[in-house]
Amino acid sequence: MTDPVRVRFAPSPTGFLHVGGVRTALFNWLYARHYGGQFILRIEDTDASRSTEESIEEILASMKWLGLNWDEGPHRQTKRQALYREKVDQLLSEEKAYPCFCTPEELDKKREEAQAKGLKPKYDGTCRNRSGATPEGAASVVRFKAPQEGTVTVRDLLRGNVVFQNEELDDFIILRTDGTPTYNFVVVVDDGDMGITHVIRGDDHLSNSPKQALLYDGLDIPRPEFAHISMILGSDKTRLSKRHGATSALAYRDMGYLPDALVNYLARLGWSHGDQEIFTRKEMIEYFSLESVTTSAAVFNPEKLQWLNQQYIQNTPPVDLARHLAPILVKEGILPEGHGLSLEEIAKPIPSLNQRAETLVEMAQKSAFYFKTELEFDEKARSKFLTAEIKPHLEKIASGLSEINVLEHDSVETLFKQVAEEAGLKLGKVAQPVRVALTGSTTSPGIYDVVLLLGKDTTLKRLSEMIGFIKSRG
RNA sequence: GGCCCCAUCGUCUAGGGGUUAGGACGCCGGCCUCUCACGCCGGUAACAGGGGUUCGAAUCCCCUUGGGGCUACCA
Repeated sequence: MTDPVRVRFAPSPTGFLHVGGVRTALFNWLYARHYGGQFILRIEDTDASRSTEESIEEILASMKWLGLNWDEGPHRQTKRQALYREKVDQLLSEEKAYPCFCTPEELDKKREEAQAKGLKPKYDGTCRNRSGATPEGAASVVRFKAPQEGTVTVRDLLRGNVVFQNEELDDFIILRTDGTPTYNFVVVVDDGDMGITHVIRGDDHLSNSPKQALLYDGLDIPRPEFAHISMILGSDKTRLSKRHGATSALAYRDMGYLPDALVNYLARLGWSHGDQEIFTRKEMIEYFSLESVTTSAAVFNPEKLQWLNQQYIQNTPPVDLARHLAPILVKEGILPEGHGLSLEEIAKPIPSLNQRAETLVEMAQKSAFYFKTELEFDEKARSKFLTAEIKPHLEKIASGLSEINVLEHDSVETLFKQVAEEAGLKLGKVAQPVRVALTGSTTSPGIYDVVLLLGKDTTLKRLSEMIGFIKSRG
């Protein structure tokens, strides 16, 4: 019987949650859900100068928006200081760590000198070998006493055994002058204390693993399994950053992406299941395994994300989509704040728009003709299509529509075809002016759908306004 | 610089000794059509280079090259 899986996502709150972090969170989440284990959220806020409450809020909001629900936490490292102190003391008393009185200035100097001589810029061990009385009142840090020879082997589920020479490592700091512990130390203490069984994290941590492995051994904590997933790169194959466009999870929400689309996209970066591109969460959870995760870095491709988003927009039930669309309609100024419309009402135009939008922002903009009472006209389109020649046909459409009791797709279509035929015009010659009159634009859903969506009253009102406009223009 | 990781179309990937090297995004054609789209059909395009191992390497090994990461009193 194996232990139940316990994995964690441990972001540092020094900024927004970026898509690389989301992918790490996602892989952990999928792993936990696949094995029926626990997914723990831990905030790594040991760097007091860079951590902010706003970042924590944004991380939590991002996780919620993405639907990456956690079973435990969020734990805050700042609230666990006593435990870290206890573990530092343990190492100190076992002489596996020692106080160091070297100042940052001295260390910088030594580092520079070593580099100038072409030597490794590692701690020279001055205080490791120090004997005699401790300097009175001098500030000190605590360093871990790392082995100076031999090797550490880190077992990685994705990469096999990775061997590091101990001489590459140095006596790294585990407790700062101000008494706060450093990253490499707290991860180990926390992962041990929280019973983490699998550490799934970014590739950038692989080089930290030997230090942490040594710490596990020093603290007599069994090592967890490690799996270092590759990183996400920008189009120029450098580390993904703002230069490459949006990297914050919530920015994608604001640009009109669906959380399911982002999750699906990120899952397929480094993971695959045959030729399948689109997965429900259930399928992802069922199929996910580390065996099907790739180890090479992946380039973030916005076009494919957009395509996936489009797929999700097409296939999400209108009312569900409306929930995500509503705030965007307000943000785009298409609906006023406090509009009071129900999701069902907002969902109305979605069936005619979900084949023509790649993002919800785009969908919102294209739905303006439906939601706004005052149409905004594309001036060029209006002068091109709404001419004196077309006026009689518009009038015929208007009177034809007013005679139909209940508007239906077929009856509207019949009317339009009839008017066009009698005028000896192609359907488009009639439909396009009507489109501009009803939507203000040359592009819109099918013209019959537009008529049905607007309803008889609004349609007739807009047609007569347009007829008036043509008259007034002479 | 040192150490570590990685390497199939432009991008994400399938493929793990014998394949016409498959799919997806993008791009380019065509069809459909009341606009814009959707959809459908077709096309373009890859095993980084060099050595081995083997009857046979995209696949296994080594080197080179390229990319990434780490090398902090950041995480």
